[in-house]
Amino acid sequence: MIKRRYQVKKLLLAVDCIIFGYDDDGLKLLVIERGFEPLKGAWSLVGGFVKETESVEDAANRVLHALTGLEGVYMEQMRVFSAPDRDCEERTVVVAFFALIDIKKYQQQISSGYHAKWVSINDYPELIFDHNVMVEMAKEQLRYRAALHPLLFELLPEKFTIPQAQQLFEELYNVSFDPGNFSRKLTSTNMLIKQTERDKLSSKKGAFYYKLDSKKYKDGFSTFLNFVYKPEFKKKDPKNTKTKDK
Amino acid sequence: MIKRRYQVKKLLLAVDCIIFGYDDDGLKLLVIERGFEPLKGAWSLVGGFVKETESVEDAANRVLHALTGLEGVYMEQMRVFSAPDRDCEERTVVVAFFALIDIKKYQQQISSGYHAKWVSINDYPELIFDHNVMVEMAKEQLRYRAALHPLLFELLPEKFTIPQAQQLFEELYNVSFDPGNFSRKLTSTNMLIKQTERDKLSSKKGAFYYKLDSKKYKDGFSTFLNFVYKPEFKKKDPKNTKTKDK
DNA sequence: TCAAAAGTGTTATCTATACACCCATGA
DNA sequence: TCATGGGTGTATAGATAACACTTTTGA
Repeated sequence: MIKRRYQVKKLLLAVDCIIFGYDDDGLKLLVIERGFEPLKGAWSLVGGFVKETESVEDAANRVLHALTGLEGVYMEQMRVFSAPDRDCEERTVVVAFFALIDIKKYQQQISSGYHAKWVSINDYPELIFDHNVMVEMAKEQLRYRAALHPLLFELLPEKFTIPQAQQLFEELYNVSFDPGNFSRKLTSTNMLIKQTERDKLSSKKGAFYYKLDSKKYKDGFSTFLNFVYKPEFKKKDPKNTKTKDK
Repeated sequence: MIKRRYQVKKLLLAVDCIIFGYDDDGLKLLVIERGFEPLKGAWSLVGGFVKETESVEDAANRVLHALTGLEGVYMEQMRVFSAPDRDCEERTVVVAFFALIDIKKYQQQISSGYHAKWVSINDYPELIFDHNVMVEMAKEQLRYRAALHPLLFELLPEKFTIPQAQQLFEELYNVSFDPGNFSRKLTSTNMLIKQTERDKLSSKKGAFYYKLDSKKYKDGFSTFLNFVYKPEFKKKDPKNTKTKDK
């Protein structure tokens, strides 16, 4: 039966952002040191309460902006966490978002003044409440979405190389791709514009830089693109141990 | 900056269920006549407020059970709607769920006592607040999820035929599939157990009934299955007008 | 000149699709 | 026996994956 309004207790609504970042060092998660009681000093996700005049999206963007100085970041609503006992004090329901950013681009903002740090997504500290669960779910969600849509470009710099993208995919899915096939796969999306310069830092020959073709990117975003090879993935470690001499 | 708790206004939290149903007549949406002010008598989604002691999932299940007498229904969290002005009175944030049921199975419960009715998903009445937007999003979400996972079996009876499943897919995606290929596609998932009886109602030859192999179904649920042909879909209407004589 | 990464060429294999055709049966 | 789906067979096109091989250049 439907409850009338006046019978209903109100509760607190919050947002938490699972912020993924990437640099040459790998996939990272942004965590902050909590500045107030309860659990002051513990590590947590970036989050805050939703104001009366804003949507949860607005709130998530506001919170993110307050921390990173950053706007226009890629962000998706992920899921609501609402177990009655999830918080330690008052009943708080939280909407989790995941965000993707290029770490280098916002290094300054993040490091200055805030008690925030990047940690490896495979080895991050114990977080408050159910934040660890949220992070694991967000990783799943990122894998899910990035397998079908060109999400991961949001983690790369404006100009990036294909081997760089390959590294990112390989880390996220813990697989290894054939460089030749991977290169063709990405270029065949027609979402990339080849630059004239090469990145000469990571190899002798150097890999061409690419930029996103933002129109093609937007158009192709929602169509299924199968960014990850589907059949059995090659596991990262067991290097092909086939007979080389046919 | 993080807001302290005591600074934050509380708000109402509700759930709304976009309930999709299927019978021989097609894909339907369940709507109810609102029984209280404001907007008494208008059509709306099934919904209600979240209690202090329950999660949003619990609330959605409770609301659905209250309406249909039904438990164990397939249900997914879809999205939070939280525009400050989305409701007409007090600030209410709603978590939308979509649910899938076989209409015939629960015909009794729904028709008796409740002001609920099934309407076509392509032609449903004006709903209150932002419920129309929710429905459209839920249709999108259903298409998205059902293209990759064996979701749609939740809409079919326990024993169903492959042509029946084909009809359902064709309606959801507004395409037409080759019956032979579709049959192979479904059976090749190994999720179906062929029954010995045929359905003799819809054709002379009769199509075999199948049941879900619940173990295989669960196992295969989260792996990408590509249930819908990806390349350009054949549109429903323009019947193949190729030269028949090669 | 050598090693190593980038990325193209080539081929085998697998999947998707179209469509012929056989099957079962009620009328 | 004929018309109507149901469903199998099969041939072709297209995608995927494996891997040889060429290119480039710093050391």
